[in-house]
Amino acid sequence: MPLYTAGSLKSELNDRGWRLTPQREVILHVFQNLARGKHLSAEDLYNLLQNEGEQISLSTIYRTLKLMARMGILRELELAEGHKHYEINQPYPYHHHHLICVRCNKTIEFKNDSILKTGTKTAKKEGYHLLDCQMTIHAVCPTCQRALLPI
Amino acid sequence: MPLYTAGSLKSELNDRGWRLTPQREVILHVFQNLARGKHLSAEDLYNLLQNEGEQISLSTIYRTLKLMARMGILRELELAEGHKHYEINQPYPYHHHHLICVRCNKTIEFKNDSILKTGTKTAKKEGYHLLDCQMTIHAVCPTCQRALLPI
DNA sequence: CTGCTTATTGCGAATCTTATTTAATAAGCA
DNA sequence: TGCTTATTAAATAAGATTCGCAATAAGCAG
Repeated sequence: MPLYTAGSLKSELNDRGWRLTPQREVILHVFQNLARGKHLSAEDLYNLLQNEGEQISLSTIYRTLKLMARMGILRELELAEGHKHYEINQPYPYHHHHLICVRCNKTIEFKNDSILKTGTKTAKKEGYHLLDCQMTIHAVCPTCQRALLPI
Repeated sequence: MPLYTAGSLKSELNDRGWRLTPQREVILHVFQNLARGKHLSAEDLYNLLQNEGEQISLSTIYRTLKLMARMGILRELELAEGHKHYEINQPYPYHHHHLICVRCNKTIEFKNDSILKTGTKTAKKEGYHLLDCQMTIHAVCPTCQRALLPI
């Protein structure tokens, strides 16, 4: 899980016959400058770019997010909102995980070094090239436990 | 993560003012009798029931799957197909996790006792009531590493 | 630097999954 | 046994993501 610059992104793309476009560069830049713990949906990213005066189509955003997740640059998070979120994929010691309330969708980040170790070991054992490893805990938060009415 | 019978499901539902319907009973039964390691999408379950002559609408299936996941009866898995899969939520020592190839979507199940312990501890520390904890590894399988062409 | 090949973009339409609305039904309780 | 209201089926809608295609432009060869 290396950290990318525009240059290293370009060479990794070109090595595979792909191209570095201004759109891809801009999107990488957004994620690299995102506050720690923040993650964006495709729609979020689209709006954010609109507000900055950057005109990138939703199609391109979806394509780029998927591409970068498959390259290991971004992590694809399945939180509780019904659509995917993305964040930059950083190695130890920034690597973290999510605790989600299934009722109110509140999400807490937590760290645990042994998880990444387990992921690395498991992938290696099977001959897989590791891109990302996530632990997701589904639970009911204290507030929703007390308000025991809704689903 | 207790194991449910139709009876215990009924009392847990009734305690909250909800009802045990034949549809819910049938769906629980399907998951309880599923071979270990098998998981179903809403569509899968719908087709399976159709073939058995059970007529349960897709709406009801979606509602029931979500309900049972929120009760902790089922695990909601986000594998690579673009839609959710469900399986019965079994405690140690049947608790397991998934290693997914992001290119061909091949999925391998693996076990690791310490993950469930970490999940339990983390949820407890935050005062959350644990329903499920999953580790998901995104990686590239040996076959797709060799065929280095597609995304 | 210039031109060529083809990956990539933007747009609109299509698709796929999931949620919602509504009238009819039936579970659970008194 | 009857009443209240949660639940169902069916149709419709909503939301997220993908696809097809023509126009554009990145990267390579000369």
